[in-house]
Order: sequence, then structure tokens, then C-alpha cells
Amino acid sequence: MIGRPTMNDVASDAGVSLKTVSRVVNNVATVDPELVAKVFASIKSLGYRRNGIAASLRAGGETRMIGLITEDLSNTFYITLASAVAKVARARGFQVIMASSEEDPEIERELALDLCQRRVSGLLVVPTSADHHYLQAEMDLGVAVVFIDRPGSGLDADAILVDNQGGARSAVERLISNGHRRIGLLMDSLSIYTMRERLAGARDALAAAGADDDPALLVENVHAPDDAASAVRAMLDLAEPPTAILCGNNRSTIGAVEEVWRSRASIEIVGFDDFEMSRLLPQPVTIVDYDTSALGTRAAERLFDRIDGIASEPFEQLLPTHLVDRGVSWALAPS
Amino acid sequence: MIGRPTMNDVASDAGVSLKTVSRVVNNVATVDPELVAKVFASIKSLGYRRNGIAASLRAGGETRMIGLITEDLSNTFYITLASAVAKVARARGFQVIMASSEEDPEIERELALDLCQRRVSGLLVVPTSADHHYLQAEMDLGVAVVFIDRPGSGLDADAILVDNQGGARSAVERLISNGHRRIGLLMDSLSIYTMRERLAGARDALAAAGADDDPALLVENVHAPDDAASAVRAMLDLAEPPTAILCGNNRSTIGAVEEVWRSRASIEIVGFDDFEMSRLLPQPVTIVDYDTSALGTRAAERLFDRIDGIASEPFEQLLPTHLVDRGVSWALAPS
DNA sequence: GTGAAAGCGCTAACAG
DNA sequence: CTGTTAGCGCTTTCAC
Repeated sequence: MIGRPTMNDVASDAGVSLKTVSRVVNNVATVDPELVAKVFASIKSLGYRRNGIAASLRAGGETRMIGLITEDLSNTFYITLASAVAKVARARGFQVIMASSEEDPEIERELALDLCQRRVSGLLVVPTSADHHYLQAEMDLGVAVVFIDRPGSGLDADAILVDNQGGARSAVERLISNGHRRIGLLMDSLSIYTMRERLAGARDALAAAGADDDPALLVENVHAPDDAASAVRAMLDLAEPPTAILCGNNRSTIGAVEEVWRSRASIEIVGFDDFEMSRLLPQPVTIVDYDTSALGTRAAERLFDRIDGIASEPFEQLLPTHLVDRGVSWALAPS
Repeated sequence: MIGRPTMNDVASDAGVSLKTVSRVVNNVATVDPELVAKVFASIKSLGYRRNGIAASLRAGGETRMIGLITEDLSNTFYITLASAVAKVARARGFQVIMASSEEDPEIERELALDLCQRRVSGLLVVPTSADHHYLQAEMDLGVAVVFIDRPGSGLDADAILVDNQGGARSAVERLISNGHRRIGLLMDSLSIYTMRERLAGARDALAAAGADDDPALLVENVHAPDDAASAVRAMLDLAEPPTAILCGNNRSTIGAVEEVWRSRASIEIVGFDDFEMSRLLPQPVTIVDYDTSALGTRAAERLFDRIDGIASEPFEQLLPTHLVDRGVSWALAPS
């Protein structure tokens, strides 16, 4: 015997027809128990394994796979997402192909098309900021597409998003109600959708309260913790330093806390995105938190709705944020 | 036109044979440029997309996919692993199907067999502690299997592991050379391979130095940080409390540090497994660290070696550990 | 250089 | 209840 045994091999070994083997393998009830036993015996003795590829080809391309494209697989955010997606998929008997675009729109495109060529039933995409027009053809051919965390551009597809504006607004409102009027804003590049939204929300709240929107209090392109630390350093050196700081993501929160703590300044900090060890931060910090897992779950559910053929206008769903208190427990120095 | 256009549709539209389309799609050089142009035009106008499933069926089942089965996709350790694996796979034009066994041997089995049925070329498995005999048939049929972090049982396959014994040994040696003789050991369940190895390494070093191996200084089944905290609490209440503690994983390190800090005890702590925020720990801690990314990279490389047909005896590769200092920076209380 | 025929391993029709 | 006949969309002979 060369190569894997096929259904045909099993059929001749068991002395039944190909179709009977197929029925047995697919648990069709209406087969003579005696034949079933014979077939199973041959399957076992030959070491037969059903070829899912061939089956799905004949069955019209149902691969029971979905693709998940994120920017960076090593980031906990995407992982929580992936984990939630995998759970929903598993419940449906689907497998998940995960791929990282490494924040490169070109790679994202290649991956998406590769996955489509592998005939995934649907595609979950955390989009890089680029055009997604190229997916239109695939959508027209029946591939479901749902964007996560950021809307896609140039493509009318569903998107499950976080209410970034609302989160930033409530964060700034809390600071203002705590008496702050000068609030520093640390944002990553404004080419990132979430950053634009968060900034817009913050400014909304500042404007509503008539608080300062001083250009010196906004620093962009804060990417790494160290960037945040130096941005804070610079703000503290201003003639009128801020009394509170809003951090656009968890990396900047870490850097900001580090610098504030180091300089013994009295600055209230609110940051976006909770993280595992935020309780260890050495001063009280308020975090704009949201349920990343729910983001993945909702997106996957929506994708399966589309795969099931539920037709409706493409829509955006916003997931709520909430403020949580972090960082106190370690703040108590040993006496 | 109903459904997706096929190669046949393109062929008749372009007025060439099916095979010519196939050649063009597969970049075969020896095609008349004029025909190539015609074919491309038809492909574009019909919106043709190559069906990778059908291609791989005829080509003998080469799906250019590998499977990765871990215990828990939401854990950073597995993610770092997954990310490294995905990178190696991408360089080869392979996609990765990731699935979580949720620490259930039965699920692991189902997933592995499902992935084999989908004809992955290879399987990377972080095994739960169970029998992997069921994979033997798949291996015999040519599916490559490499275990990561823990050896599989009942199956002669490659395994890429961390030198847990060596790491624990050097950790205890350091403690001993720092003058400690009574060293508390916090381990998770000894049904976990890594825990058994780490404990064995620690005992080696204790025995070599003639230090105490007091049963009261070993606590098993330390799973969550809180378990570690109470274990430490109990040890501190001993008539002869330990002066140092070795923690079997990062969760127990967090709990142990918390309790030691809270009780103001003077205990030197060494823990296994570095983690993102370990620098924030409020007292100096030594961590037995290792390169998780390398674990994934090596495993994937090994898998592709096997996929490429490199024949050699199944082998185990141990990756080294090293001690790193963590936790000082935040220890300075504000004055 | 190009094309007709065969068939990868399976399932969907239909007939028996 | 079972078997025969097609054919999924593509690639691989092997002629032309």
C-alpha cells in the first residue's frame, strides 16, 4: 500500500461499496449494523482516515474554517481576542487560522487573500489603516467579513468597536469633577483610529467643561513607555504644568506612572486599556477598561450570523467602556 | 453565473484550454504572452479566484498548513510561542491553525485528529498530561509531530523543552551561595511535568549542598497567587521559617512577593518564568528566565525539518535558562 | 507551446 | 437499505 488508504481501499477490503463506507464514516443511521461492523473493522485494520479536504471540495467548499488577522500576535490584547474567537468557533465545530499582519497593510492583504484562497467561510480582521477595497470581490463571492476594534476602509462590512470616544469623555469628566482644569493628553500616532477617537472624546469633555485645550498639553506619537516618561517630564517643566494626565494606551500609562512616581509629582492619572499587572502600579490610577473578550465574542458571533446568511445592512456595534480603579495595593510603603 | 467562477469559466471566456489557464495561474513561464494577457483579462472580468482546496487535493494533499495545539490561548506564554511559530510558518508560506485544548486531554485528542483530517502537514503540541498513542497512526502516515515545553507520552516524537532541572538547580545554588540553608519550595501540582522537573532540580542542589529538605518547606498544588500567599504565610509561622523561597511559576511568584511584602519579612525570592510587569515587583526578585520565543522558533524549525523529510531518531532538545534580576525599580518608596 | 483525457478522495443523485 | 454513476475544481500525464 502506497500512501494513505482511501475510502475505496476500505470498500474493497470490507467487500462493500464506496458509498456504504461513506455512509458509515458520516454516521448515516440507515446502514445494516453488520456492514457497519465490517466497515469499521477494515477502517481500523487499514488505518483509514477520512480526507476532510476531499470531502469539503465535493460538498461545495465548506471548510469550516475562519481566518483571524491581527496586527501582532504577541500582544495580549489580540490574544484575548483570539481566545474568545476560538471559543465561539469551537462551539460551531470551526477551526481558526490566525495570522499576523505585523502592522503592514501589504501583508494584511496577502494574508486575507491567501485565507480566501483556502476558502475560509469568514474573515475577522483587525485592520491596519489602509484600503480594504480588495476584499469586496471576496465578499461578493460570499466570504463573510467582520472588522474588529477599528472599522475597515473602503468596504461596507460589519465592525465591532469599543466606544473610545465615550470612554475618553467619561475619563476626562471624572478628572474635571475632581477639580482638574489642566489635563495632559498622551496619545500614540493619530494615524491610529482609536487614538483619534480617544482624543476627540477627551476634547469633547474639555470643551463641554470649558477647560484648557492647550497644545502644550497634547503629545502625539507616544509609543513606548519611555516616550510617555519623557513627555510627562516635559509637561512637568511647563510654566503651568498639568495636574492630571490622560494616557491613550497602557504602554503610555506605564511610562507616565513611572515618571510621575520618580519625580514625586502630585498628578492624577487616567489611562486607557487595563493590563494584567495594573494593580501593581505604585500610585492610584484610573483605567478606562473594556471587555476585550466580549469584543472577540461579539465579532465571532456576528461573523457566524453572516456565514449563516443573515442579511442586513452592514453595521457598527460599539462596546461600552467603564472606569476602574487600579494601582493602590502596592502604594503602601513598608513602615 | 451561479457561484464562483472556475478555471473552466475562465478558459471558455478567454477562448483557451483549461490547462492554459492553469499554467497562467501557476506562473508557468512557457506560455504565449498574448494568451497570458487574455487569460488575465478574463480572470479580472469574471472575478476568478483560484480554489486552493481543489488544487491541494489533486496535488496530493499539500495544504501548507500546520496546527498548533496549546492548553490555553489566553495565556501569554502560549501566545509568545504562537507568535514565534507563526513567524517561521509565514516565511515558508504556511498558515497556522491554532487551537486550545483547554487543558482537557480529550479535547486535545479531538483537535489533533480534526487537524489531521484537515490534512495539516504537521502538528505542534503543548501536551496535556495524557497518552498520545492515538497520534502514532497519523505519524506513520506522514504527519510531522513536535511537542513543545513537555514531552508527549506514549509516542516517539521530537520535543523542544526548557532545561527546568538545570534552571531550578542554578536558582537554588544561587540562594545557597547567598547563605540560605532553609529554602521554601512553592510548586503547582506535581502531575505537571515542568513542576516535577523543577522540584527535582531544586532537590539536587539542596542535596549537593547538604541543605535542609524539610517536608514543611515544600508546598504543592500552589496554583493561584492566593495559594502562594497562604503557603508563604504558613511557612513564616513555622518554628524555623525559611529565609528564602523558590516559586515554581510566575503566578506563585506574584503571590509570594505580595505576602512577603505585606508581612515585612526578610525573605529572598527566586521565581520561575519571567513576566511582563516583573520589574514592578516591590522587592528584588531573581527570575529563572528562558526564551519562550526561541522555544516556538526551534519547535517550528524542527517541525519543518520533519515535513521536509529529514529522517533521524526522535530527539529532545533542551533550551537553557538564565537568572535575571527583577523588581528593584519600584522598591524605592517616595521619601 | 498547447490541449484532451484522466483522476485526486470524496459526496450527491438516483436507481435498484 | 445498498450500489452505480457523476462530478466538485484543479493538476497531471501524454499526445499534438
